[in-house]
Amino acid sequence: MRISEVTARTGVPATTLRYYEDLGLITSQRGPNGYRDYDQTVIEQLEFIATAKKLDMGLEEVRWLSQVTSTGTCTAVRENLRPVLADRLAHVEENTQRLTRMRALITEALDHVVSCPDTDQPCKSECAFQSRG
Amino acid sequence: MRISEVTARTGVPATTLRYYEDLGLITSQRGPNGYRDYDQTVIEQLEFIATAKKLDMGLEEVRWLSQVTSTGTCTAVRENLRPVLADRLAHVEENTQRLTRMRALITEALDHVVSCPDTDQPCKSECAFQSRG
DNA sequence: CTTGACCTTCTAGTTGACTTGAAGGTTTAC
DNA sequence: GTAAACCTTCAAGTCAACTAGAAGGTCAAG
Repeated sequence: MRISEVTARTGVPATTLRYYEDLGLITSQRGPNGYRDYDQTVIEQLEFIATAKKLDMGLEEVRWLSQVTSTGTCTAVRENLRPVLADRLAHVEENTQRLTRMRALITEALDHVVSCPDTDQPCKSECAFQSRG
Repeated sequence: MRISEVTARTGVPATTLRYYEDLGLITSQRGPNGYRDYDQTVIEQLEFIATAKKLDMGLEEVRWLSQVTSTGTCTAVRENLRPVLADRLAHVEENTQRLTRMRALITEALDHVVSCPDTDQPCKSECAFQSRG
């Protein structure tokens, strides 16, 4: 798979893919012409990176994580990975709660916004976004 | 409430609070000495900002959102807000799914990491993180 | 056999979100 | 009454994560 196809499938710009490779987050083979050749797993890797970013991991932390899991001994992996995993799990829980609240807030606001009768008046009713933003 | 108390309650540094105020994301009264005086709602506003950032909104977008909802006519609010809300709702759904998958991945990896028997060998079993990162 | 769409490396610039530092006024504790 | 611990503004610096530009190689179509 050439770089443009990865871009087409994932939406991640080619420049960003090269940047990620420089950082050691993803890898690629090279064709005889020097063009990058990606296999399918890159799609999953990019998905993983995207999720990791949602959990406030930096790219360096993502790199470290894959480094440790792919090269370390089992004990080392266990020692290094456990605290990170526990921490990220807590983060997942927190974010899920946050998103649940946000979801309620948004649907509430959508309901209001759709049904609000006034036209030329300032929107005075307590819109969910208004009271928070 | 003085700025240090907001910091103590939310963990948001005082410098960041001033920065947010410069951008028009939060507001404050001033005491006779010129010190900022925050009311309780700032806590919720900061919570909102934190959540908005999880949804990949920039601070400028957050500002625009509160601007529109607090000053526009009802029609304007409706027209401006509806597409944003719909978009963010989709984002919430996507992120929730993403986090759910991540949660499964992490607990799976935790299980493996805790029970892996080898010590000095490279961890060869298919660790959830390994296959993705 | 050239035109246009790809691809390469390299360096440098941009953006958003802070963060730090200087210079100074105010309040609290001893 | 003075030192420590607050607070103020303003300008400048930092950092991660891209992003753009230059200079050039590769390849399929007409």
